[in-house]
Amino acid sequence: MELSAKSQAFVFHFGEMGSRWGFNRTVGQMFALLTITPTPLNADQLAEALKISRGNVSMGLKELQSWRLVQRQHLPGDRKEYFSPAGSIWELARIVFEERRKRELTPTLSLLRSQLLDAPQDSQERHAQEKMGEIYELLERMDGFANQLNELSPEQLTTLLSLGSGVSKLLELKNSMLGKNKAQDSTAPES
Amino acid sequence: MELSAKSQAFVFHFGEMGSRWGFNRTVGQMFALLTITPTPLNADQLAEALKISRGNVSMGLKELQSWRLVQRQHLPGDRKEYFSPAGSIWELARIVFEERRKRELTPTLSLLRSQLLDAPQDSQERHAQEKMGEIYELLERMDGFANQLNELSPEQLTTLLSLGSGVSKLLELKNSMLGKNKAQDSTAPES
DNA sequence: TATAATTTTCAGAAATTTCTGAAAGCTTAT
DNA sequence: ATAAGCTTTCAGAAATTTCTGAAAATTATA
Repeated sequence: MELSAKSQAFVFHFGEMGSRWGFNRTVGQMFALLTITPTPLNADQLAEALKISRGNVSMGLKELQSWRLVQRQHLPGDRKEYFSPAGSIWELARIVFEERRKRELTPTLSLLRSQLLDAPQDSQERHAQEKMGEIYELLERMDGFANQLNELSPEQLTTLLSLGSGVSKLLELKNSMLGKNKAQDSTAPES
Repeated sequence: MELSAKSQAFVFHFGEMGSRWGFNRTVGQMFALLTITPTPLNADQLAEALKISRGNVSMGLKELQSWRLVQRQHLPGDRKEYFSPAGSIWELARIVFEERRKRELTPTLSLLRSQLLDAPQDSQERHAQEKMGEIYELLERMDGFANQLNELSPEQLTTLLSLGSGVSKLLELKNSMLGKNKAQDSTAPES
């Protein structure tokens, strides 16, 4: 299979960006190629188009499946396995977002939780633990917010992402609705 | 300088997570150490505490400065340069968030923009470009939303992050306020 | 201005990650 | 059961990233 110049540029770019998004070059390329190709592809086609080894494709597909980004399917009269993206662009983005939340936030939250359990022994430790507490609080909120975003319907998500400068207006709206008197916001920052 | 067991666990963990957050192990460790240490540290202290070479510390500090995460300062009667975090945890998080937006979104947006400029030559290319268009639309919205978040005041940000399940309620509120008839929402999606 | 203190640089070493290809393992068809 | 077609595995090779340490550059002091 031949890649047009444009497709190639896109695929290569995704390969380069891949590492920033959490997977390696060839996995990024594979995902990009599957995304812009109208039909499902099998492992041999991927290997040929990307000029990488069959074994590498196998590992890459495994990785993409562990991210739940691709789906396997069989084509009638063909014993090979074919692969295509596991959903719309929006669904895929949501999956990547969620997967990254898990990988980037959860482990640190769990470490910090355990660190904060037992009491500091000296003033050095007290200060360190104070900072860890601040980080924990922040990360936990980010985590909760990310979870919220993931639970929004596609429409709601679209609305939110399209708010533009409306985000701060929306917050004002909220304040005016609920009234400033409700001051006991237990989650407010202390800084 | 000796690290307590707890501090060491934290510093090492940040080293491991570092790569997921965009910097390498020792840079992550340096940042963690500077964050939980009450006083500024110089390069030699960092090298000794983390048991890494002086040259590595120099490069790491350069990296942290390029992220604008640390600030240099001089202590009276000492020619060495001392370093400490460039702000509160919240400010630092905002900087990391913004820096990652730049590194993870901007390059792809710019590639896609140029790819979408000239017309597809055949049906393969047409399909590929359609997908690229969808990705572009999505990334641009995420980018705009991220920018919005970055412009919120600390209080607004706290409010938003603390909304919890209120996010979707807030969106309903917005809809009910504006009414579904007010269709000329300039920031609405075009899909 | 010379010298001592400190930081930066960067070539090569070490560590880590990614990739290949041949062999082993499945699955389906005969 | 055997073979053919396809997929996975994994040891070692290749590529990439990170780290070291000595030398060069910079900055401050005498």
